[in-house]
Amino acid sequence: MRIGELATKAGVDVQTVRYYEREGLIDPPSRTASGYRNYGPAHLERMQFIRHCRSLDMPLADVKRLIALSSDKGVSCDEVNGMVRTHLERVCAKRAALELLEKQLAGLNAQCESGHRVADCGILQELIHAARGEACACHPTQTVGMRSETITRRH
Amino acid sequence: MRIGELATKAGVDVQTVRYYEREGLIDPPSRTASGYRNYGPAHLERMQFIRHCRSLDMPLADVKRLIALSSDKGVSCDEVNGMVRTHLERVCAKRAALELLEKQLAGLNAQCESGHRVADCGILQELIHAARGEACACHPTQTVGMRSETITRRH
DNA sequence: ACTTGACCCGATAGTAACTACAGGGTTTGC
DNA sequence: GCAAACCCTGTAGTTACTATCGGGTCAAGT
Repeated sequence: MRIGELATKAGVDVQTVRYYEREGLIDPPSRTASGYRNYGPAHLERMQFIRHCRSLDMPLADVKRLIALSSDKGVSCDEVNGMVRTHLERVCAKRAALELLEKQLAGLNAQCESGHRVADCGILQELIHAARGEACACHPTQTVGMRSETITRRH
Repeated sequence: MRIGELATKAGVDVQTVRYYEREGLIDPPSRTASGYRNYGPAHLERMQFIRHCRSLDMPLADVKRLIALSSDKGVSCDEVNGMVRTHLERVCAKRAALELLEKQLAGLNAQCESGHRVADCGILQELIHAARGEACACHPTQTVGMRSETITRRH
């Protein structure tokens, strides 16, 4: 099949397939006489594996390593296990940070009612006030963020 | 004060201060004869405001808009309110997605016990199997990720 | 006066995982 | 024989920084 069909079946953009090839996540396919890429079912399976891992928000570097490990059947499975656990810890930490954040934002949102002027906007007051209170900069603030991307399927 | 002092007081890197200036989040300060930047207390306050917003994981574009709005006291506060609410919704959606993700990863982690070979690793089996089951690609998978950065203070 | 180290300057490139062009060639159906 | 839909490579953009380069400046000590 050609790249467009593979992309549709895997639920990704054509560019993404080429990107995965550049990054060494899928094998370069054979080409037609005119240079078009020609994929087989194994490529689709690989794409689906990658997308499933990405839907679990795993970094591509981890996915690449998983692919390498899975082709080397004799090797111990500890590394696979470790990678999943590490990833789980990252996700867990981030979720906790976001829970806190959500509370703070909900509190902020409650400061402001519709219709009044910026001059006496509760949110801005609060933001400015809180920023002043934090002046010392010697206590680390919570960590939010994990370098992840939005991952959605298209039809 | 010079850039290093401002950066330390605001708890950021010197580069970050220059970056904020380039992006128009802080006013370009005056310069010494030799070209060094010279900051006043207003700059520090601005930096703290920005960092506080960032600790709430707001995009810099939103922060920039907040700064613009807050200097225009007569304007209605609805936009401020709307920005915070939108951001809260993003955070809430992401937190929910991460909760699901955490469950899935925990389940995956339970598939594998230490010491055996990749050939019969439960995690890999499960990942490959799940990927196959997802073949249709016509139902959007959960959305995780929001384009956010790790934000931590240094000492 | 000289040196050393800490500080500063601008410019550029790198990060993750894509997405979006630009400027071309190919295939397919009518 | 033509247009639409597909494909190609290469490059640049996204976010919020961080890192490095090659240089200039400043303060203290010798």
